[in-house]
Amino acid sequence: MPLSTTEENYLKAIFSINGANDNRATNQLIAEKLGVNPASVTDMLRKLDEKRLIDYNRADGAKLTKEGFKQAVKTVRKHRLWETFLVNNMNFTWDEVHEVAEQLEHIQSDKLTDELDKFLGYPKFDPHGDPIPDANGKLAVVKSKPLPEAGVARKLKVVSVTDNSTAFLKYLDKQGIALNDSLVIKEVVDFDKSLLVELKGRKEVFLSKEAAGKILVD
Amino acid sequence: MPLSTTEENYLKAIFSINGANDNRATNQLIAEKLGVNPASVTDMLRKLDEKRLIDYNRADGAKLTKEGFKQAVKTVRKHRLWETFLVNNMNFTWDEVHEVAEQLEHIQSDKLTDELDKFLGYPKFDPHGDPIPDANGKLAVVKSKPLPEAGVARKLKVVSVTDNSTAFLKYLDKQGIALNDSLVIKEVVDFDKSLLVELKGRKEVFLSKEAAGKILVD
DNA sequence: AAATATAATTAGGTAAGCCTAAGTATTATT
DNA sequence: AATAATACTTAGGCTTACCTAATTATATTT
Ligand SMILES: [Mn+2]
Ligand SMILES: [Mn+2]
Ligand SMILES: [Mn+2]
Ligand SMILES: [Mn+2]
Repeated sequence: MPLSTTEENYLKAIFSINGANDNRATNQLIAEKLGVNPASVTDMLRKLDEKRLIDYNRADGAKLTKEGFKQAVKTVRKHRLWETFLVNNMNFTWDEVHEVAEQLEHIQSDKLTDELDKFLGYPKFDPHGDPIPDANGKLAVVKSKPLPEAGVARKLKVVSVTDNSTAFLKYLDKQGIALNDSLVIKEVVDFDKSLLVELKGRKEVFLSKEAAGKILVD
Repeated sequence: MPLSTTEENYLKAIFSINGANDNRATNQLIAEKLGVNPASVTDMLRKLDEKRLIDYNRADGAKLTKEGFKQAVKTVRKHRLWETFLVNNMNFTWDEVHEVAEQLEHIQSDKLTDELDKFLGYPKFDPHGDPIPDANGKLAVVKSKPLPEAGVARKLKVVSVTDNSTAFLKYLDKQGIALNDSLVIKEVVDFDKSLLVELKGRKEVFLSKEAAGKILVD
């Protein structure tokens, strides 16, 4: 039986919380990410556990099973392919795509997904620098770290952003920061950890610790 | 407030039953078209009436209001644009698109709809020969009639089909009948009203009354 | 260890959209 | 006009996915 839109969203949320380091997906983090009440999360996690899409218990939180992982990756694949399509072919900007992709990711047609992938030329990354899983679920592992954790005076490259909100992405646009831009941290302001950054060897901009933390570099 | 997927489907069903001649959309016809129970239809028609998207009463059935009509046309526009996209760009055949378009038609983004329209080159007709409403809701009126109502020995053109099921469309493929093909009725078999038809001035095929009735010609 | 804060669960509800079975209108037939 | 057939509505329920408020379990402080 196909998963409901809601089930897919829960699996995707758990997937993104687990992340690369298998972080514990707690009831509360999931509730926050999906904008629902923790009590509702309890219900759904039980249901997903019963369907063997996750393993759930109070101590370890929710962990995707093999099948749950497969389903989550499939939804992520669709999300990122559609975002790429919207930017590449529908004249959307990177701050406009997320909401629509949240809808498009639930379209059920393997043929469409794979044809879209082909049409786009099998892209490896989406407009936010996130890797796109291929038809077998394989996705590129990119080594990167939040900007504040990178060293001063080293030449860095913007690899991706961890906040896809319009507000944040428009802010980056305004600062003149885009994917693949090169930058160098010139100075870390001591009392608030904000960064003075040189962009593409020219412009210098200040970034708050909060904003910088959402920019992944390599 | 945006309409639910279900509400959109009801409006679309009423739209297609009303058709060009304003046929009465009865409880039963709607139930049949949507594959639900007539009792469920009663509930929903009440709700749509309260929302002023239709006028409903037992005698006249359901009739779209101005607003309901606008919404229905919008959904139809999306459905037909997506079908065109699937055939033109995603290597779908005309018998494969309907199901997927049933999902895609509910994606809410005017920008996407209009960009898609532009991307496709503002197509006037979908893969089944149905007219695609433009951004203002205007749609081409095509004069056509069911093949059995056309005269014998007149040169006709296939304009559209009224059954979008895979089964029927594959049958047409097999018979070698496609949109815009020219044909001539050579003979009407008296006892079962089946037709002997000459295709593109060459091949001759037999069509049952039932099949022919689903082919619109001009 | 006790007290307090935080996290998760339970209990009881709601709304949308569907169902079946039974009842009431309406229309068609005799 | 009476009867039968067809169409529609009502009544009562179900499932999914939510909610709030109250309770219980687990961590964290003191
Ligand atoms: Mn996104
Ligand atoms: Mn993205
Ligand atoms: Mn269709
Ligand atoms: Mn069509």
